Amino acid sequence: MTAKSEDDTPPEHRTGAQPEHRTDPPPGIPSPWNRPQKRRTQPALSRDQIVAEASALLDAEGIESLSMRKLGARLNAGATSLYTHVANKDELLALVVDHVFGQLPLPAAEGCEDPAVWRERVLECAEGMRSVILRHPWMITVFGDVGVVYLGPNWMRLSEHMLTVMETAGFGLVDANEAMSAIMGYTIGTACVEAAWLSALHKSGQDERVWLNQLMPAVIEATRDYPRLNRLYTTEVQREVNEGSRDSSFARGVKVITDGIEAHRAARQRG
Amino acid sequence: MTAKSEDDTPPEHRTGAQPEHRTDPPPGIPSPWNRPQKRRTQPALSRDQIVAEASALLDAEGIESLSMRKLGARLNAGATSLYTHVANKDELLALVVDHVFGQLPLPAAEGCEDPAVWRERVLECAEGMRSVILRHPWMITVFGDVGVVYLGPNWMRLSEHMLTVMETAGFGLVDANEAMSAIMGYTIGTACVEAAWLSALHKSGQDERVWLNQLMPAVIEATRDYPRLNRLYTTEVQREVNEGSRDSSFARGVKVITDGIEAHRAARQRG
DNA sequence: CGCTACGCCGAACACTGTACGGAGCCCGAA
DNA sequence: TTCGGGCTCCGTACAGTGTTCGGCGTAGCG
Repeated sequence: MTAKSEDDTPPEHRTGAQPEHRTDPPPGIPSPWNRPQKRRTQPALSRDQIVAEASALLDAEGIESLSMRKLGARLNAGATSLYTHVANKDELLALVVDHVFGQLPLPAAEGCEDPAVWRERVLECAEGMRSVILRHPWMITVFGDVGVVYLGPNWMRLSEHMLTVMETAGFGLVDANEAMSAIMGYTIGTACVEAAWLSALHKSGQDERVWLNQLMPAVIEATRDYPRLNRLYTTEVQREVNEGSRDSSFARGVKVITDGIEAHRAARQRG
Repeated sequence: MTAKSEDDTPPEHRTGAQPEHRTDPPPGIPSPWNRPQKRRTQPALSRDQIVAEASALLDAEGIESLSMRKLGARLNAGATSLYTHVANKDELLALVVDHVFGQLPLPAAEGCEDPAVWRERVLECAEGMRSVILRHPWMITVFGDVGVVYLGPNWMRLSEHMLTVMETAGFGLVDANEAMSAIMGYTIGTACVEAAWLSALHKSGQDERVWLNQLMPAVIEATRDYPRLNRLYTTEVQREVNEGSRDSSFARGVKVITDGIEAHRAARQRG
């Protein structure tokens, strides 16, 4: 998005909107007079714009290809211009992560008194989180580096809604929090492992099946002393890749956890 | 560890072991003759040495302070010397992660036919993993970036042992794998979130309680629109920090998952 | 003795995040 | 109208990064 400008005008100030030219000589040959008078009507850059473009760049080229200079260039701006809208590269990354989480639908609390319903809602929510992380594998790196992402507004909104779901389901706030942490922990951790593979895959620039075949000798060598892993990798992983069965495996995992939570509650109410 | 050498000998070749001096003039005043003849008896650097020192440096200063030059200096070596033992910085990081995981005790399979026993073993294993990650918070960054860590020998040995535990407990290989993935996913994810806080805390260089108090206004501001989160942060988090109740919360999470796994199996055997 | 192989490293390259100071522009006050 | 302050943008510069390359000194072998 936001393609580089075609004309080679020197890096003078650009307008944020359409260049409304002021002086009148006939256009055609470029000259100091026909060049539209660049006038800054409103700030050319905005934080939202920067964050959106950073997200696009991260998706396209991965996290180690994101530099302030490159990002600036994609916005037709200098690298250091970004610092008037964003304090840090770290702050930028935190903003981008929260921005991405803003795309997730929020779970609704209505009907969650029914144990089957809240479990379904939580499952949907977890699946959404996972798919977002897998679509943007660079996120986990930021998770670990920049602890403040958990204070972002979108993250908090999502958390609040999940808590509401659990409270509606009949859990106390503390229990609701623990349940939510369990689900989110499982989701982030699983997605982390998967995203690591996706990043490596992306870096190799090959199709998943081809890449796996290339990697296979190393895997077999690595699992030489470990029969169970060997069996798993030589049969199961192939199946996963071919059938895309990771999704259902993840869903089963979430179900195990939510069932466990429900069972614990039942046991405590009985005891 | 491996303190910088005290003497200011120019960067000539060092020996890996004690400098066995060859020529004989009386020691005392430094001179070209009493300076021990540096002779390379065996390679001065080894991959293990490099990995160990990198781990120490990471623990001391965090991941963004690890540079090849600094690491080389701590080993009394040039930065580029490391590249004869290690292909990449990425490869180095993968090696370090696996090295750290090598310190974990392996779960034993004996007695795991008893459902109570395997759950206990798995819990111990998960707690070990979590505590290792919390002691080395930089690990999660590597998890996300370098997908190949999951092929390291120590990681694989641990996985194999967990699979053995689950098979002994009566699970088929595929089910055992899914169960293990669930546990490990939960562990990594939870530890990831916690480690992010620890990293930020470490970066601030303050005591946890002081830091939290400083952060509190921002937190209250951020949770203004979210009553549940607000209540949670203003009461619960304080309690967690003061009582260190995160450990037990994690253990409860693992128990929920293992119970869920056991229940699922029982249900399937019945059905 | 010479020769090759290996481990080490200084210099160099391309690139990074970001501090600083200045330049252009807007708006409101005098 | 002129002036001044404030906001945005950016060229330059600095200290550092990972990694490549060529060369050097030593060790072991013939």
